[in-house]
Formats: sequence, structure tokens, C-alpha cells
Amino acid sequence: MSRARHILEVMDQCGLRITDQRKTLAAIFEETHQPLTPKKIYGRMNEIYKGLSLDTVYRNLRKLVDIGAIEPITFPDGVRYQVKCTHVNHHHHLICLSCEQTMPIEMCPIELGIGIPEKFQIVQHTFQIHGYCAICSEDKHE
Amino acid sequence: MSRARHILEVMDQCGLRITDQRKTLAAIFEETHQPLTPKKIYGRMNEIYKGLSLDTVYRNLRKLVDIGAIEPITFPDGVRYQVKCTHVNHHHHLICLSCEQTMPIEMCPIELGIGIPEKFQIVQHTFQIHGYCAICSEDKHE
DNA sequence: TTTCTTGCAAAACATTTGCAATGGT
DNA sequence: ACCATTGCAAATGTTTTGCAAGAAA
Repeated sequence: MSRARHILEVMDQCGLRITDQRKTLAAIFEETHQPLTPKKIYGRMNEIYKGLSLDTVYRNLRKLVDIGAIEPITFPDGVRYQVKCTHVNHHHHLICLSCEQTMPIEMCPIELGIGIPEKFQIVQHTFQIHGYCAICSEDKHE
Repeated sequence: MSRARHILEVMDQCGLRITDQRKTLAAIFEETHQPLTPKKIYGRMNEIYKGLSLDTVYRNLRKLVDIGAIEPITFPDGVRYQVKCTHVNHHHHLICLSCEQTMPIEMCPIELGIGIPEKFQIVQHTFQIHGYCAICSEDKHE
């Protein structure tokens, strides 16, 4: 099943209505393998679906996060969204500063548990690595 | 040497002028052991130094980050600033959601280097743990 | 006196919200 | 027909910027 169809299915299961705007949004997340800013999503959507308003994009992004279809990732310059990793395991991301792709890594520093005082009750954590992926860092040396 | 004096000294060394506003800002960072939002800093400063403008706070926070006197920490609800840890070693932070204090931990997941592909060229990383510190998590159970 | 800093006001963003009209079910 | 969703416009919140007046060096 395509990612777009999967998103729409989850939306349907959650009682959200399938509108043209939402179909387009799902299509964008299908074709894109990079985390996108709301503005970029808005830009792409406007190419496809004329007369769209930005607040609709924001509203739908919030809904999609709520139902767990996409996830926000905080970049140095703001928040971006991508299809939620289907990795079952908890994991983190390598984020390429050049091509902007994200790659999951299985390692979680919390699970390693090194040096964290037992008395500290962990609620949430963030761990992200920004840099250049294998392909982009090769390109730079050519 | 007090932390306030240290901040002012660094500012002086960097050619920044020592104004009343900046003295007050340094004093706040001295008395506070928690990361503060710009708004909170503005609030505190206004108690001490009447007729201050918010943009001055922002401008000075930027300068202080530039010269390395303070550091920004991203909280779930926005950015906060605190005196730069004097820990010589690279480290990360435990952040208490209740009392908002931060505690450095020596562990760095990057240095452990587990599971990160060699070809990925790391530029920057973030690792933060939010939760309840020993004192606050005890308070909750009483 | 020279240059940096401030306060003020306004601009620049990003995100959210109220409301009437539209569209999915 | 009902109610969620949309577009529009306006509000909100945060951070930045231009500029003339004021203060540090």
C-alpha cells in the first residue's frame, strides 16, 4: 500500500473527512522523502491545488500529527514534518544538511542509560544528528 | 569571580560596552540557575530597570550567545537561555520540567558512536532529556 | 567626539482563530 | 441534512529592523 493511501486510510479511520486538500497533502508526503516545512508544503500544494490557504495546511498538519500519520522534526531553522517512520522500534534520525533526507538510526542514548542518575524521572528526550550523508559528503570532495 | 562579573568581563574583552541594561542582564543570569525565556528575562529586568524595551533584551541575548557567554536551549515550548556551562568537557543536559533546573551529564551519544554510519559526516547534534529531577519527583509522591 | 547602544515604532515572520460558506458523509 | 472542513481575514506571538536620541569609550 502506498504511503499516500495509508495516510488517507488512517485519516478515515479517525473520522476525518477525505477532502481534495487532504488527498493532495497525502500525495506530497508520498512523493517526498524529506522533512518539509509548512511553507514548502504550502508551495507544493499550491502548484497542484490552486487557491489553497496556508492555514488549512497548518490545520491539517496538526491533525496528521495528532493521529500519528506524520511527525515533526525540529531543524535549526524551524519545524519540519515527515511521514512517521514505520520503524517499530524507538529510534532517532540522522539529518543531512545538504539533501535534507533523514535516515533512522536504531541507537537510543536513553536505552544505553549511561550516566543518567536513577532518580531523574525521564519524560521525554530529543536526539538528532545533523551533518552530511554519505552521498552528499562525497559530492563535496569531487 | 562571580558569574555576573565574568559575563561583563567577556563582554568587555569582546569590545561590547557595559551599559546598565547589560549589567542587569548579567545580574539576572547570576541569580538564576534555570534557563529563561526572553520574555521572563524581560519581566525580571523590568522589575529592576524601569523602561526597558524587549528588543534590547533580544539584541543582547543574541550578542551574549555570539560571544559564548550564554547558550540557548530548546524547550518543548520555545528557546531559553542560560549561562554557558563551565564544564570543560562536551556534555548535555537533564532538564527538570517542574523546577526547570538543568543538570549537566557527561555522557554524549556521539562519542559512544554506536550505530552511526562512518560515512555520515556529523556537523552538529542535539541531545536533551526532559523529565523530573530527584527532588521534584519525590515531591510528587508525597 | 566617535561609535555603540537604546527605546520606540513598525516590520517581518510563523502560527492560530472566528466566522460564514462549502463540501463530505 | 448534518457537521467537519475550508478560505478569508484578522489576531496572536515571537523575533527582527530602521532610525533618531542618548550614553559609553
